[in-house]
Amino acid sequence: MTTDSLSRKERERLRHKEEIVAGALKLFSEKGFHNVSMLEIATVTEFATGTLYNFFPSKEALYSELMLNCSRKILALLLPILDSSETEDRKLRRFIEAHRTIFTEHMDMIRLYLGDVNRLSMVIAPQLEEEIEQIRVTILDRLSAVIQSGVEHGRFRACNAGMVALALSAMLESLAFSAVTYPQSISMEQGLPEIEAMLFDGLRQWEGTSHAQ
Amino acid sequence: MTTDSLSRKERERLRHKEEIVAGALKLFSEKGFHNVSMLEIATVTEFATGTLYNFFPSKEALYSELMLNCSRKILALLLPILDSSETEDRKLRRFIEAHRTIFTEHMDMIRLYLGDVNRLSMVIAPQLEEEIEQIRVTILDRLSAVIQSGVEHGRFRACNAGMVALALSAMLESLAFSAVTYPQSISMEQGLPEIEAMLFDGLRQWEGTSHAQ
Amino acid sequence: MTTDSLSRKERERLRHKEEIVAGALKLFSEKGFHNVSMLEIATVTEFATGTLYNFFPSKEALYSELMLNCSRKILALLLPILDSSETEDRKLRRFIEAHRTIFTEHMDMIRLYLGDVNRLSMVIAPQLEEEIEQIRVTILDRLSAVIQSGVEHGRFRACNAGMVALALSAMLESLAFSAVTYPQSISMEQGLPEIEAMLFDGLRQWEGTSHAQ
Amino acid sequence: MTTDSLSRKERERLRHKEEIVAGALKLFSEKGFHNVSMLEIATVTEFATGTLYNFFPSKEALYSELMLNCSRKILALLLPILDSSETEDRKLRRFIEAHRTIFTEHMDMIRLYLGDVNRLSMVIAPQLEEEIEQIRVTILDRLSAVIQSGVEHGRFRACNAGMVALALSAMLESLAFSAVTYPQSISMEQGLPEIEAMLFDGLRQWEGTSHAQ
DNA sequence: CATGAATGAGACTTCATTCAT
DNA sequence: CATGAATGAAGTCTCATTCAT
Repeated sequence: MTTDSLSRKERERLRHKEEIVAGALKLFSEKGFHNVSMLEIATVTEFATGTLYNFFPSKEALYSELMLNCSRKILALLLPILDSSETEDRKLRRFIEAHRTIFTEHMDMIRLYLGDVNRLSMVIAPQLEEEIEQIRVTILDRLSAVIQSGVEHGRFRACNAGMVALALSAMLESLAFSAVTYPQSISMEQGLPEIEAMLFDGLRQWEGTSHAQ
Repeated sequence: MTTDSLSRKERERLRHKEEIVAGALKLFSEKGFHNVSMLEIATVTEFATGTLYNFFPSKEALYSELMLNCSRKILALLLPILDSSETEDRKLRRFIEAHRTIFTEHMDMIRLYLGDVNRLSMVIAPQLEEEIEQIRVTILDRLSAVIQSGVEHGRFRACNAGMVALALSAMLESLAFSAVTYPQSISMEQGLPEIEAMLFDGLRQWEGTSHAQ
Repeated sequence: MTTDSLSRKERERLRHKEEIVAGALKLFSEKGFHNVSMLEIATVTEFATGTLYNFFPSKEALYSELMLNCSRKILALLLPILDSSETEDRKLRRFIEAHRTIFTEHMDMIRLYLGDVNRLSMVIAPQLEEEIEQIRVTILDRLSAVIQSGVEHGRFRACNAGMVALALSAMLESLAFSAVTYPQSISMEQGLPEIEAMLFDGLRQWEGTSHAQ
Repeated sequence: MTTDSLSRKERERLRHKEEIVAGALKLFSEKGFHNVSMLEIATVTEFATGTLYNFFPSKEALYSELMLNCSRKILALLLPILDSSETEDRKLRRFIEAHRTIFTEHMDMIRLYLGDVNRLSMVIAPQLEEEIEQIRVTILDRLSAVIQSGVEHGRFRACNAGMVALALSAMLESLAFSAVTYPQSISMEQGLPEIEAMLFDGLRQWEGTSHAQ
């Protein structure tokens, strides 16, 4: 009973924290860090401003936790795919396909991640960069390794795997961002097959010469 | 003489405005819109804050003009290439090559353009979106048209030209951004050929099947 | 049994209150009224903040009670000495000596009393001033009376007893404060005899001239 | 003319700063650091809150400058007296007398100095402590040196000069504070002669025994 | 009585903007 | 046009206090 009571309080507290995180994510992803005030977050989450500070020591801490959450979730989704024991071909197709899921289920997260990750975090919370960057680098490294492996097994043409990974990542991020920003003219449905095609045609090993000019 | 005097005054005024724009560009590109104060801009340009308001009605207007300047310069550089009367193949190679120039000569501009263009302008100055977006769309449309033309002339395989354009644009922007952010590990020199290769291999028309899964 | 139960409860309640008072005294004396939060007091006393409000209606009330406690204890220590039936000389020596005890046993009290007594109480709890001030005045009056009595009995030279009392009090308080603040360079051991000497030399009746310039 | 114009602006700015300092001194001396808000200071000085920050980077900086000003003024008043080439006797009498001037001309300063000097500065601006403490120590040292010199020249009885200096300082400060706090019952006029008497009687060298117990 | 999450008034501070000179 | 002191709205954050459990 005591356990239940404590548990209920703890559960409630956790729920409140999640409500704050959810409200903040929505606002930050829509308007960016500097254009959202703590009062605004408090209002949409139906708490008092002071309450926010019972969960997060500062606005920047709240933002940081949000960014970390997003990055971690994406990492948890993509890493297993790249680390699985399938052919490189299959891994890449699933990697690309996974972006469809991320997009459809975590639109705010994407918007936050793609919107502020590059510039803002550096200025606002330099130390935040560490883990965020770590995660980005991890994904790119794995992606690069998979491509390199394909090359070494003679399945892909010779290429700079790191650059191809960066290019693939860029295409996917850009597609996701465009689809969020202009949903009526750009869609993941159209874009993903095209990216897939471009990647695999670009990497395909064929008998002729390499990409001569 | 009055004409001369006015002319000199006008020239001086123009010079002052350009100094302000230059200082603001540097600061905004380094720190982002919200992390630069008008006092800061005034200090580096050696004017008083009030003087800035003789040239720009607001901080946002100054920022908007900056963004427009950048976008226009890029447009002026890229559009002639895409509109020239060369083969599609040659146009694309020159289009890609042009990014090298943009990067090496206008680093601040790139940083500003790629950093804030997506999110911030919407919030800060919604009406700014209009022309900026117009320019982006124009470039993408032209790029798309060139690709589509190549397809219709049988030089490229069938593809969704708009998506390929978006993908190419994304790769180039991402490469530029990475090269600015991590200059010691990512360089345009390495990246551009790889992008070129990927694009042309992806578009190459060959006798065999299309990119079947 | 009910009586016993209530009594136990009451004793417990009293004990809790004393714990709170003790913790608050320590914190207030170290950091001053405004630099101690109720949460801090709650933490060191291992209660919840709400619990503090079951014993004291406000932070100021807690502070006031503390001040009164200190003042009353000091009064209870000093008054019997001044009211005893000894010679004025002996009374004053014991009065001075008593400050050694106060110092060694109630350092926190001293720090609180000397630190905030003058300014803060006026602002925080004007009505607190009443009894605190009453206590100060009581001590000074009795001290003054003792000196005046000594003068009237021809044991001390003619003087303004009130001023001498004030001076003695000032010297003792200042010594105590200095001994608390710079314990390595100022000690009660050194200071008390010096004060005693100065007082009695100053008051000594001798045949020669008075303190003419 | 340009000189005049600049000079006028500078003079005006200086005047404004002095107005702020004066208003802040009055408020701080009456209510203490924590019980005065920047808005309050802005209101009494008839400026906007932001204006205060054009003169002082923070509330604490404003307070610190105030404290330093007071301390320095008092130092500038007292030090020349103690450093003059008169007899120790004469120096001490003038030192005591100087407090009458300090009192009559700088009542707020006294209240600020005596009220907050002990506790607050430590908490608020530890580095402020340095110069303030330096000043206190300087005065006490010089005072102590004068007394010691008197002892060595056989003009005063043997005594612990440091303790006597502390005692004299305590009496003077306490008198000043009391005269400020209870002006109707305590006055410098009454008190200063009494302190002088006590000091010189306490220090007087006479043929008889020393202060035997 | 004990708890501690929630509250919200109020404090400090910033900075885009104005305007008298 | 240039200046920069003054402005004050708005933002972040603190903390004494309340109240449902």
